[in-house]
Amino acid sequence: MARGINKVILVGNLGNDPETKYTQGGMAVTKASLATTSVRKDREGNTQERTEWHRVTFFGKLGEIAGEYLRKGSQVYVEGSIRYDKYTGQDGVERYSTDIIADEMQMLGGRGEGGGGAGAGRGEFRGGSAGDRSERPARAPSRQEGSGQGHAPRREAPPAKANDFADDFADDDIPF
Amino acid sequence: MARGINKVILVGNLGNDPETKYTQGGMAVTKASLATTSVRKDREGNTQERTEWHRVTFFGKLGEIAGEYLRKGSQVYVEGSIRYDKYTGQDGVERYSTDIIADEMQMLGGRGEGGGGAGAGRGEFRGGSAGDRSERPARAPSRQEGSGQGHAPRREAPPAKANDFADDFADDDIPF
Amino acid sequence: MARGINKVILVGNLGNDPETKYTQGGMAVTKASLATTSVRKDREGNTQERTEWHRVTFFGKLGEIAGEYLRKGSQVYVEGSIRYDKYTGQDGVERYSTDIIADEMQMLGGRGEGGGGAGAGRGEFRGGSAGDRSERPARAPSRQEGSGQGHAPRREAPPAKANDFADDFADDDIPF
Amino acid sequence: MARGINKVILVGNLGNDPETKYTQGGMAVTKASLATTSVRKDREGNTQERTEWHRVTFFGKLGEIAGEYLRKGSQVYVEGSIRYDKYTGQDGVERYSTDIIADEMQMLGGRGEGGGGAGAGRGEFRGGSAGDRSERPARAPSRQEGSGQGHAPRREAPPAKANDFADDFADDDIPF
DNA sequence: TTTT
DNA sequence: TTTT
Repeated sequence: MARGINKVILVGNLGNDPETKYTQGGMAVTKASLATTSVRKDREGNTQERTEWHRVTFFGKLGEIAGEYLRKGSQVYVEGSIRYDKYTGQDGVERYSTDIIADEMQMLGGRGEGGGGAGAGRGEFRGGSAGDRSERPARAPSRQEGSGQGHAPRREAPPAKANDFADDFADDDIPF
Repeated sequence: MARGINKVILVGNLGNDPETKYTQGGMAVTKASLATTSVRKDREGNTQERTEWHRVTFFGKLGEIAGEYLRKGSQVYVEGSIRYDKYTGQDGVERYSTDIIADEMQMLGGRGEGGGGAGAGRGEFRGGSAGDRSERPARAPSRQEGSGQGHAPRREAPPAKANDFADDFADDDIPF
Repeated sequence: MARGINKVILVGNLGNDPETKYTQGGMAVTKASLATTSVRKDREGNTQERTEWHRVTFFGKLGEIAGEYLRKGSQVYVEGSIRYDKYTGQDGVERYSTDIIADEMQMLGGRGEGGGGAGAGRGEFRGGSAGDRSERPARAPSRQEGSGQGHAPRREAPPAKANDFADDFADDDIPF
Repeated sequence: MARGINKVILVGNLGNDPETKYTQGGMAVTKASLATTSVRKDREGNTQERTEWHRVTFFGKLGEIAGEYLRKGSQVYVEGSIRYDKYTGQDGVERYSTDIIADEMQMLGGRGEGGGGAGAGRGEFRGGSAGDRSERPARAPSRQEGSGQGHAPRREAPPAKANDFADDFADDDIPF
């Protein structure tokens, strides 16, 4: 039924530590900025460099993995789709945003401290198993789990009430 | 945990009607040949054409859709991965085969008779709905359904015993 | 020297006839909107549809081909990269735009009136030959050529003075 | 004029040091094996791993860069197309081979000894400049250059007579 | 604004 | 074996 292909493939480095929030329904939503730099020579022979900063959003299980394993500087492969949104700012001006909705992620490098092995996909043979996914409860870690945090110290505790996030994402926004 | 990306994107035309078989477990496995042609001029200025024939395999729900909607000549977008296999022929000689395992398909064109609208993905927001997928029984059409065939006359009836296919594909071969 | 991959693959239909302008240096710059639609079912089982409108820009030879062969409704494959720009509107408000800079295009469908065969790449074996490209003068058709227009009636004549476009694109903006 | 898209995107590690040869015309042709591994759980919950070994071929300038910078174990992004060939072995048996013809390459990792920055494309904004390419003589380094080898000790000297390679590649095989 |  |  779908009409069209909307596919993005990025390889780059994160410009910041990812930030994870949770929807009311408990779904992780992780965002990070990813830089891709291209180089060319202009007609005078000068090297020209240009960097694009992509806003990448990871939902669900992928959001949890991204929030847990990715850090500022991480080199990462991201596959996903482009999403354009329109919103009205607090100043009443209409603005537009563009996001890359990830549906596969793979950490690159691997030998370094920040690198290393973690990779995750969605509905993909490679990158996370169906077993893993089906065992996952469809909600965020409970407050008890979250407050302990011994096992995942860098993951932000899910909000006691997730609805500070509900303006941005209904659970139906899960893009799959 | 996966290491690596193995991704193929093809747009081309089928050289034959797809053939669908069913595994013992009732999973559809559809195969077709897809041509992609490239053109260049050699140094003498002559146009050189070269066609690659890709063997594409569609599993499961995607195999059913491919078998039902694709025909010889269909223009199609296929996304998947490359799989190399080694086998020993009846003459005792080792041979190699290369297959494209599709995980997304979309029919192109659309205005023609053969074209038209059908698209299907796997674990994808676009291309078939999760609802569709979850409603699907995890087995091939029963013999009764198959023999009637009123609703899908071009779909090969599943074999009375699927095990003529079992040498090729165990159900665990489902690539997802 | 480049760091990163920034790759976009789109298959969709144009929402408008492409518009071609020329830079001061005579390079064609063609723009069009391309729709990709995805479908999913939400938790209530209702079908949800969402369309992204991509602003696609074709430069140089590819811009000439796109301007000549593509039309509103054309189904097309586009490969390129994402480019984010920031500008200040006439109201003094900072705004952002996102463009897909095409570096390969292929018309799909083919049987219809609007479809049909034309394909073009840049630096690609498939889709346009190196010979074609090297023979091409690095400037727009001259006014004489343009005013005749017998051979390409739908191509906008290049402006007598191209510099109405110079604010948008210097010739060094050619992304290759 | 081209009909079809034949695109492959790989991220993986090399299983061997690349081997570079030169055509009669002096074009570098570098080959290496690249592994991509995927993981899934079967129905019994056991982790299943499968590795595909891709034969990747780099031509021309890209072949020189690949031969110079890539090593066994290098993690690399490769973009290219699939090419199927048929040949008759010395035993008189017809065999088939599948190669990935690279048209873009980028080294990943970067911080390690083996990693590190080098990337190269063909006809791409990112990854090597048009200036670089056009300045490059369309031949291999001369024997004098090659014999010195001080700057590139791991590059195989081009053969005194390249025609030991001519059976495999005419210069017209350059895929661009 | 396209398409089905 | 497709397609243009």
